[in-house]
Parts: sequence; C-alpha cells; structure tokens
Amino acid sequence: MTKRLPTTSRSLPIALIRAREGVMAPIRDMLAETGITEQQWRVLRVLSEHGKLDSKTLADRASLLMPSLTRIATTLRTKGLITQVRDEVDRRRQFVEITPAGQHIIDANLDQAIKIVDGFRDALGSEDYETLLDLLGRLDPNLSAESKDTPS
Amino acid sequence: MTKRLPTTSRSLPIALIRAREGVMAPIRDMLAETGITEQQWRVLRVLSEHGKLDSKTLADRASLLMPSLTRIATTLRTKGLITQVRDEVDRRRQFVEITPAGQHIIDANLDQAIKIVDGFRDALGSEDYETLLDLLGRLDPNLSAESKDTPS
DNA sequence: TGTTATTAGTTGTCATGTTAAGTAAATTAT
DNA sequence: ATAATTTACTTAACATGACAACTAATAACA
Repeated sequence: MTKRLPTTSRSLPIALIRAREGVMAPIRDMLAETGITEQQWRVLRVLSEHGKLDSKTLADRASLLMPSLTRIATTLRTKGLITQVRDEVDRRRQFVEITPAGQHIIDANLDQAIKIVDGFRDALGSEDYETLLDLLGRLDPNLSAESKDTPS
Repeated sequence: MTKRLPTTSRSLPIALIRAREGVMAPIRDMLAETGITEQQWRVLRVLSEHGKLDSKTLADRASLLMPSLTRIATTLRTKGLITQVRDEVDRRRQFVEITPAGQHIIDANLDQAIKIVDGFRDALGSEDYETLLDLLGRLDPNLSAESKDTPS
C-alpha cells in the first residue's frame, strides 16, 4: 500500500481554511452592516492602532499584498475613511492615515468585535486558545524565523 | 482604559491567515509547475479519493462554494482533467469524475505533496500537529456541531 | 392536477489573492 | 556624473471568495 495524503478532514491546509471560515463568518456578518469588507476593516484597525503608516508597513501589518492594498486604499479613500499623502523626503513613498470618519467606524464596531473574538476564546477555553495562537504562529514563516519581540 | 482587540500579532483571524499562507506557499509553488491552482488540486484530490461525486458533495468535501466549483469544473473540463455527466434519474444533478489525465497529475505530485505536509508535521512535532488539527476542528462549525464519525 | 416550495447548478458582480510587468524615484556602482 | 540596480508602489490579468438573482427540475401540497 502506497503512502497517502491525509484525508481531507485531517488535512492541515483544509483545516486552516475551514477554521478561518468559521471564525470570519460572524465578523463578516457584523461588517456587512457597516458596508466594509474584512480586509478594509483590518486596514482601518491597523491604522487606528499604529497611526500614520507608509503603504509597505501597512500592508505588512494588515497581512495584505501590495496590489491588494493599492485597491483597498483607493476604495477607502473614496469612502473618505483614509487619507493618503506622499512623503516629501522619499517621494516614492506614501503615508496613509485614518480619518475621523474611519475612526468612527472602528469605534462603532469595536465592542461587538471584541465580543465575537471573546466568544471564540470562551469556546476553546483561554488555555487552548493561547495554545492555538502559538501553534499557528509556528506555521508563520515571518514569525518562526525571527523569534523576536512583539510585545503583547 | 477601554477594552481593546488583541494586537494583530495575537489576533486569531490574522494568525489563521498567516498560518495558511505559510502552509500553502510551498504547495502553490509545487502546483505552479503543473499549471493548476490550489483549489483545482483540491478538487482533483477529492475526486481521486472518493471517485465519482455529484457537484454538491464535491464542493462540500473540497471546501468550495458552488459558484467557485462551477467555474473550476469548467476549467478542469477544458483541461481534460475531469468529466461531467448529468444524472439520468435526477436531471438537476451532475456527476463529476476524474480522468486518467487528471489522475496522472495526482500521481505525479503526490509524493512531493506528502513531503511538504510531513515537513510541517515534523516542524511542529506530531503531538503538537495533532493538537493543532483538533483545535482547528473546534473552530469549524461543520465539525464542532455534529461531533461525529469522520474515520481517520 | 395545478400551484408552490425546494433543490442543484449557473451566472453576474464586486472585492481579493496571486503573479508578472510597468513606473517613477532613490541608491549603488563604475 | 551616468548607468545599472533596487525600492515603493501601481496596473493588468486570471482565479477565487462571497452574495444575490436566475434557471431548470423535482418534491410537496392543497
């Protein structure tokens, strides 16, 4: 009998997809009422948390590829949720900043977002929840490689 | 001080995205040489494992939405990797089956796919690897709800 | 039997993921 | 200082994800 890949139900890639789907569903539902997507929410979140950032750093922190960020930024700018200004020193770069309207969306949804996240922590139990985050982190090449800081 | 969402680095949704990216990257690289996408590979895998299936079941097992499967099936049929035949009993339904050419792609990449998957298991250690799959399963509504079967 | 509801798939639309190629500006090397 | 290279995006093209609307066929029901 030859080697076999694990059954789809025990396949790591598929397990990750399904878990992600399970987690994102309620978040998407919440955001749908606000009219923004999950990725747009992530961008606003990062900007709200870190303030003005250049596109590269923003893309990295929001786990988005640059082409995606370019389009998302266009959308968010059109919606008046962010502003973009070119760096006068290095004119290739661009800084992105959240607007009051954008911050308002964060403020209006933060509590519910926290509840959803807490719901998953409760469902797993905080111990297993932390274990899961650690294990997932070990699959992230950007983390497992440079074992560093990242203050909680 | 008000409540705050976890930092992106400890955010479950983002951790899932990044872990998925870390796992899929090498698999995508492998498949790129074959000219098929990750989703197309999943479809072929499921068909190879379960034989002829109706679209609904296939979509479910490959974790794809029906609209996506419709398009993927068109692509795979064009490439000659699957065949589709209408169910003569219930003419709404359609059966999908892998062709020898499709099976050939599976055969030609299975060993390497196994190596990649085993690589992650080794990296985590088989104990943590199983723990991870269990925890991910608990985030999947389709599993955590109907705690049943799924023989390994 | 005729109407209605349900089911299996398809199609349309918009937003992203992904990769490749293109642009403009800054940096390095000769 | 000029050419080659690198960097920070942007644009293009194709495949999916997600959701809504639509078609065809079957099942339910009055």
